[in-house]
Amino acid sequence: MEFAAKGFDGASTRSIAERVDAFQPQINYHFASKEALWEAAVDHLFGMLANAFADLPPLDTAEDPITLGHHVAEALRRFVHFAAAHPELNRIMVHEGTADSDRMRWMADRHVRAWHGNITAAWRSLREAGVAAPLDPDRVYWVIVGASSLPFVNAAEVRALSGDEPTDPSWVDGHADDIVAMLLPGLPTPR
Amino acid sequence: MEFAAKGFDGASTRSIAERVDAFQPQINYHFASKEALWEAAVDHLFGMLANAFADLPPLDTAEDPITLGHHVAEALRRFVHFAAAHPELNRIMVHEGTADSDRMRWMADRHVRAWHGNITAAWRSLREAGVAAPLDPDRVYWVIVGASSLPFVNAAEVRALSGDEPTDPSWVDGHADDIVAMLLPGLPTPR
DNA sequence: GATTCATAATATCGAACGATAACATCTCCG
DNA sequence: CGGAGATGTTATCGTTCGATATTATGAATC
Repeated sequence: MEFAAKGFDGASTRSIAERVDAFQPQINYHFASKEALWEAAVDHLFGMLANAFADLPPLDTAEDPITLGHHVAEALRRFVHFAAAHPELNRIMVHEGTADSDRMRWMADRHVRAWHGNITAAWRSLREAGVAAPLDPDRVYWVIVGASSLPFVNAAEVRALSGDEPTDPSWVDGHADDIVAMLLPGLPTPR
Repeated sequence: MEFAAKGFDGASTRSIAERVDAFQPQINYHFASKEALWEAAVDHLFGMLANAFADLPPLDTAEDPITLGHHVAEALRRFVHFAAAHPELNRIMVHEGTADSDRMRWMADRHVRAWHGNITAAWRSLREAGVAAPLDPDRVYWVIVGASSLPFVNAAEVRALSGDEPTDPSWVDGHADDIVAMLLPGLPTPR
């Protein structure tokens, strides 16, 4: 996706239109503006993210910690796989999160805040139970997102530096296993 | 920095010149092109990164694992502090790492490859000694960089979501401690 | 078949971009 | 003092941008 690859300013409505075999003015016809197109794209990506989690049990902090830990582990695996399959979302997030802007606040309020809150609350429970690595709940969201998504956000650099293909299913699975093992060392009976 | 905030395409030589109270053509006078200016900026940032590590012992894999572990721990803390003080470097890296381009390969070959190789090699030793978390050496670079730098790269979003100020010294120290504890759980006598 | 309306395609606008040419100013050395 | 070379400043070029006005097309309704 153009917004993910070049950022909002770097992406041109002409090249976006070209991708779908259309002419540039069609974008201002079907959407009000470039901003509105961007918002629709972000909504769509977060909708796909929600779909990827739709069949998982919610991260209920009233649950016993071991069960919650297994739910979080499965959610982490899902997130890693989603980041590998759709790196555009994390690219847009990291692009927009760098500066205070209307777009950043729109995205944070509309989409990110709920995920951030759920993860933070779940982590608080896991920490108290000693299942989770000793990370501050107010920081763990950033550790999870950063560690899980960077090799896919920067897949081109992974290929250039090591020759690995980070989208290979085995690479993705290995990364998901690594993330779970690192973040939930106290979780018994690996899955 | 303009390149870090908006990416290469989004940054304009006019606003860069304005920052230093100059006129836009001065950039093409003192540098050959916008590309050359970008390269000089990246060289400068990586130079500062190297300076931040100048007084540390090298990550010698022939060292005994516990000593090497303490050296890696100190290097991790330095990296977290550098990412907090100079988020521009990691912003540029994550911007440029998304797509295969001449700029990405220039940066990977000239600067990133050495760091990547050193970390990977050191991690291999630490893994064998059981000091490090069970992360694949070929992946740990991305986990370290992603987890360490994201809250500073996206500092604006951290503020918007939690109200925390990630550049507060106590926040940075806490994050560094979290990263070390998470990655090197087997390291005895926490400093 | 004529009318109507949603969408596609073209033309074009003003603004901003990187780059360069042209001109002004300053500094330094004789 | 005066000329030379480096640097500052202005003017402007061709291109690309997002947006909009205008015209063309096609499908549905009567």
